[in-house]
Amino acid sequence: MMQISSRFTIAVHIFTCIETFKDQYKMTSDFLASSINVNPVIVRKLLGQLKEAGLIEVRRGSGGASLARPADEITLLDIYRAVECVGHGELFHFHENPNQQCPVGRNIHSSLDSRLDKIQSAMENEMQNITIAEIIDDTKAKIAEGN
Amino acid sequence: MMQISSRFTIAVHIFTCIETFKDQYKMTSDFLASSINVNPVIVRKLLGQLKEAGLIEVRRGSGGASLARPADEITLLDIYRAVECVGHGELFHFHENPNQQCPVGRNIHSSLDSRLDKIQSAMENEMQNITIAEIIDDTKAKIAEGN
DNA sequence: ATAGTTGTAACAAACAGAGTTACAACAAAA
DNA sequence: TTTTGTTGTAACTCTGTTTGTTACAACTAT
Repeated sequence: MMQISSRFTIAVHIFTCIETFKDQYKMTSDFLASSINVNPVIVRKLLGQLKEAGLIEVRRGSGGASLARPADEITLLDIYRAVECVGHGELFHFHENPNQQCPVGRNIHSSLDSRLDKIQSAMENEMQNITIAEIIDDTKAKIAEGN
Repeated sequence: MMQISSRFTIAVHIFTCIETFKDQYKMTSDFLASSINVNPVIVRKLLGQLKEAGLIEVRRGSGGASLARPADEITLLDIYRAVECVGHGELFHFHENPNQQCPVGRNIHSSLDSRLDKIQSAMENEMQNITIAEIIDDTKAKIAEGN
């Protein structure tokens, strides 16, 4: 039943809000939380991670968040890594202690690791090819159409 | 910290054992469990899922498991799906209730879904291109080299 | 019958995700 | 300088999943 944490889609939602509403409203954690429909503290934790990754700027005290660089220079991979949806950058959890006395047990790791890396890379390459600008533009277009 | 369950790598380990040792030993859940170094019940549950997916055959009573079709016709995607590492076939967990009153909240899903599908497909395509025959051959080669 | 095995239920422990309250630190405006 | 609104963060609960464990009925071949 394992899935990549909703922190990832929430983070994308945050970016989309910031760019869509930046000229109208101050992008506080309360505003974002109400659009996403989660607790403001969840948003503040994510803002902290996105800020630490250098993707956004957050103004303490006065409040509000904004992008640290143009939306077409921020990819889904940047966000994915920033919010640490996967531990140690390893997508697959390898069983820890295969029996080293068994010929298969002591070789399975080196036989499998390179393939798991390839799978993970395929996924991350695809993420790197998608910028949040695309998603923001898409959303703005839908809003302009009256949706 | 989220990672794909070790059930997946354990399942690959199972296949590798079965094909490597099939002429020497009976592949019981106890044998497999000792190579993997987990409880035999874990193995039996996985064997049940792999059997239900039509990938292996398990002999009740007399004991032992074997492949249901040639190793080069079983892909990592087959195994991945069989052991249900991801819920509902959805890799990403979308936040459930974005605010429908917010223009971004009510459009984010349709803007993001197609991209998430592309990412998941990239990963699954890569999995489909890797057969367990590759991993088994690799492991056998390492054993033959004295590892 | 017996012995060895699978299938499965029932449970416990450890951990992670998600949500909540509370409050100190901070910055701008009154 | 006080007030107000906000961020940053600690501490906690709740819930669900993974993983591990014991126990035993169902089954098959010897």
